Amino acid sequence: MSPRTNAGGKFPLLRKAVPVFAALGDETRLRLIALLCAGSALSIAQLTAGTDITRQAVTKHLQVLSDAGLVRDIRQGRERLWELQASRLDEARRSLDVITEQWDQALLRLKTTLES
Amino acid sequence: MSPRTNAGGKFPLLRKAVPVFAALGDETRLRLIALLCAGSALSIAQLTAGTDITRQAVTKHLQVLSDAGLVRDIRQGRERLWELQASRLDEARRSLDVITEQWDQALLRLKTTLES
DNA sequence: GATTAATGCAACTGTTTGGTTGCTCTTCTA
DNA sequence: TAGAAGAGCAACCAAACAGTTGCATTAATC
Repeated sequence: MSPRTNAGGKFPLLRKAVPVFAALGDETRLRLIALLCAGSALSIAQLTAGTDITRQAVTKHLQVLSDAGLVRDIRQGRERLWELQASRLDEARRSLDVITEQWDQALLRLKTTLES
Repeated sequence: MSPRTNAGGKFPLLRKAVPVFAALGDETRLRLIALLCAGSALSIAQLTAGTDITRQAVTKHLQVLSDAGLVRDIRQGRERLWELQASRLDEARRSLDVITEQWDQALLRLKTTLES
C-alpha cells in the first residue's frame, strides 16, 4: 500500500469538501457565517448593516455560501431571510478529521518503527 | 447580548482561520494535503508526478499551503521535502467547532423557549 | 394609490489567482 | 568533470473573483 494509493483512495471524500472550504476562505463570508450561527435567520439588509460593502456584494457572498450548501434562504414577504445549514459544516469538519487521523496514524507507525 | 455582539466577539478567532480555509479550498492543494498526510515527506518532483500540471504550479500551491502554515519544508541536498504541519489543521477544525457549538446552543435555546 | 423598503438583475472594473514558458542555479553521479 | 536531476526566479496570460453602479421589480405602509 503506497502513500499514493492511500491518498488517492480518500481523496474522493475530501474532494466534496473543496467548495465548502473555498466558501469559508473569505473574511466577509466567514463573518456572515459567524452572524448566522447565532441562531436567528437574518435578512440581506440586516447582514449588510455594519459592513462597509454594498448590499449586492453581500448578496453575491450569500450565493457562494448557498452554492456550497452552507446557508439556506427563506422567502418571507419582501424579505429574504438566510440561516445556517450546519450539516455541511459538519461534513467539512469530518474531512479535517480524516486528514488528521491519517496523519496521527502515520506518526504512530513511525514511532513504532523507531522503537522496534 | 445581541447576535451581532456575539458574533463580533468570536470573529477575531475565526479570522485567523480564513487563510487556512482558503488554502484548503482548492482541489489541487487538498490533493497535496492528502498525499502528505500519509506521513512521509515528499519532494516537489514526487508531488508533481502523476498530475497534469507543471512543477512550478505545484511549487506555487505549496507556497500557498506554507503561507497558511499547513505545510513545512525541509531542505535536503538538492531536494526540498515537504511535510504536513497538523497543528494548523487542528486550529481550523476547532474553528468549525466554535461555529457549530454556537449554532447548537442557539437551537437548544429556541427549543427551550418553544417548550416553556 | 403613491411611497418607501427590500430585493433582483445586468454590465462593468480592478485585482487576484492558477497556470504556463524560458532561463538560471545547485547538487548529485557516471 | 560533464551531464543530468531537482529546484528557483521572473515574466507573462487568461480566467475567476470581489466589488461597484444603475435600473427594474416586488411588497408593505400611509
